[in-house]
Amino acid sequence: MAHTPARPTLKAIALACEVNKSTVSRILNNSIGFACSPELRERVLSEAERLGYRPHPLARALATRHSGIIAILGLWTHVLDQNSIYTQMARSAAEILQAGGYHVTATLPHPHAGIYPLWPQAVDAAVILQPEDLNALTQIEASGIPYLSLDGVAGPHGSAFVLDDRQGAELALKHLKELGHRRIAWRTRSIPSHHHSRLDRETAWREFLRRYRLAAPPDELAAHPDDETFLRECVLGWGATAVFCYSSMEAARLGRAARTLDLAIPGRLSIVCVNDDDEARNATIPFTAITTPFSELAKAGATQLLERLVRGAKPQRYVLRETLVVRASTAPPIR
Amino acid sequence: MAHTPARPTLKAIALACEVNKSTVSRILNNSIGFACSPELRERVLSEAERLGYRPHPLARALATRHSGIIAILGLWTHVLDQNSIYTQMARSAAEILQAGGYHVTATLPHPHAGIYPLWPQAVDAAVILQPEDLNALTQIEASGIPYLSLDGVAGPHGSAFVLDDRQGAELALKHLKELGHRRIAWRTRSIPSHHHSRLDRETAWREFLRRYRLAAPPDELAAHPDDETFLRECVLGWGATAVFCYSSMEAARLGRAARTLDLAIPGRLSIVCVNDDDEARNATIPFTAITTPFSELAKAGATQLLERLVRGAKPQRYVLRETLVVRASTAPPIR
DNA sequence: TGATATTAGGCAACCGGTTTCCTAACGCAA
DNA sequence: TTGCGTTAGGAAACCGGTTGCCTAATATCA
Repeated sequence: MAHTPARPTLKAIALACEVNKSTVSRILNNSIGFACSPELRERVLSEAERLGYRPHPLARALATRHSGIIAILGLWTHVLDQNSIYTQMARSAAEILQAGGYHVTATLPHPHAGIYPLWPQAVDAAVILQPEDLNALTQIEASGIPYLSLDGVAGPHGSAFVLDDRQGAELALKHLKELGHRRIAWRTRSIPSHHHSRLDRETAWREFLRRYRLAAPPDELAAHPDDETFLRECVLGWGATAVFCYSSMEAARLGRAARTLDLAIPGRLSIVCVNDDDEARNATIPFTAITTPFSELAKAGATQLLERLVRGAKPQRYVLRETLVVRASTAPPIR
Repeated sequence: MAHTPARPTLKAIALACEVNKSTVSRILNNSIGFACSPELRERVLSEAERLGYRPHPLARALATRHSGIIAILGLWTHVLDQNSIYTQMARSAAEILQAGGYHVTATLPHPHAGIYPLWPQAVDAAVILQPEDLNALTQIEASGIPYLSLDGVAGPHGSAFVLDDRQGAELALKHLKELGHRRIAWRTRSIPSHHHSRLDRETAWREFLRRYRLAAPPDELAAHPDDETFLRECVLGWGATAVFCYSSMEAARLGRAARTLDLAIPGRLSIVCVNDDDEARNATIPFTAITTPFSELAKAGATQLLERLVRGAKPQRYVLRETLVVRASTAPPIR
């Protein structure tokens, strides 16, 4: 086994200054309630500087029982979908290294100093992104460390911060209804059918239709693989005047198909989508959209996690409301 | 500070079994050259099982002076470019947590067990992806740990594994020349001009033209923002019969522009690109391409890093050759 | 039966820090 | 000069493991 070269320790400094290592420790940490002569302090500090002393994070973490590290879990599944060359390289390398008995962690560069925290210790807490598999969740729960679950469920030790997808969907549908639409279709395509956001929005849509006694289109239409077929059957066939889309991506594709079929937006067809992102804003006809403020959600959750770590706050469940941004893609239906 | 709940230690087991903790340690690790009665072994193992004992990774790493952790550096810059919702969430959370004085690491789930290594320790080695900023490189070099630099340079402690971009470019150009092409253009567009792969390929192209006394097109053409203009000036104007493209993406765009301008491929124009990916393979007219085997590069590098860690091998510089895959987009020029 | 080799397991140092408790020296008032 | 509070710093336990060395008991061999 190759080892890192020997680094100077407290003992080395203590020996050089002819003091006890506990004294050195207190001086370097300038512990409160500790006093010594200014000369000694100066001597120790300069010796530490001269030797290039850096405390051993493992030893410190072991003694203090807290490392200052928080792990982010579940990111990789999302990153690897993108399949960029670099993530693939990382994965290939990781495969080999893991087969060799090593764990692999990707460290996040510190934003200000631009440095990499090269020595991550044990973790004090974790953030888990959209925990799909319960395995990971039960494991982290069993470990007993505090954690934050973003866009997903959490157990007793976890805070869950989620978006209110059903409320957002209702906002979109209410907007369409107030414009006068009566035949409102639902469009989803690219997302796995078990994803909670899809289920939530679809359920909200169904309930909305039921509540206001609006007609529903044929069941299997919403996820039809071809956009033009969807429009033909849904708008020309069934008579939809508005569509509620799972995401801006679906909306954009639908917009292109509508142009091909010469269906004017919003004249002939109104479109509302979820995700107020660049794709929604910069479309030829900008889309009315439901905001999904993931960033704020994450910040709020992280802030609460800090509260828990620093001030011992309790785990918490938080539901962030979504809002409606009206743009050019919605208008009253033509008579 | 919130702490994790107390976990069972060696001492606890030792007390329960009325043996020394060193004995427990040896049994649990089944140390070679250690013997004890089968009954005692059984007793200790079952007690450990009963208490749910897990060794404390910090303590173990401190004692053995090796943690079994390898960090991947530089991944984030590439991941964050993609701007997926989840990476952005991670970044937002990390911002807050780091401002709160914490380091943040994203841990890679173990591929087989599907578990997250929840307690990363100090690192034994590092992999750094395409190190652009020398800061990170000098820092890791100063730390003295062995590392692997993929697609980039390395210092004395690092192994550098790179692709031979110039050799690959020559392969492409030789192919075109053997087909009979004499006016060969170079096309790049989307990549920053300081990136080493762009410089290498461009240089190789220039040298190739010089070596075989072939004419060169006007200088500023290669990076012209508009594909149709490029083709008009380069093919119709200057008389190119072949183009060497920086990547399959550039080739695909050029292919579309050629169709618009009614320039037959490969009848009127041959195209070779770098990156033998789906885009090259699945194009309407599949592209002759130079392979850039990043995955193999990463695997080779990782393997060598393991050699260094396990068997004390020396840092190494390795250059992986690229190869040519001939497809439908290249043919002899028409007379 | 005695000498020797092997087995079974304990003791204590060590990894590199932190922290509790203790004491010698000093200053000051009585 | 005695008594007491403060200051300066040391000794040692501890965090939770690993490992070199040692010894008593048992097994093997001559």
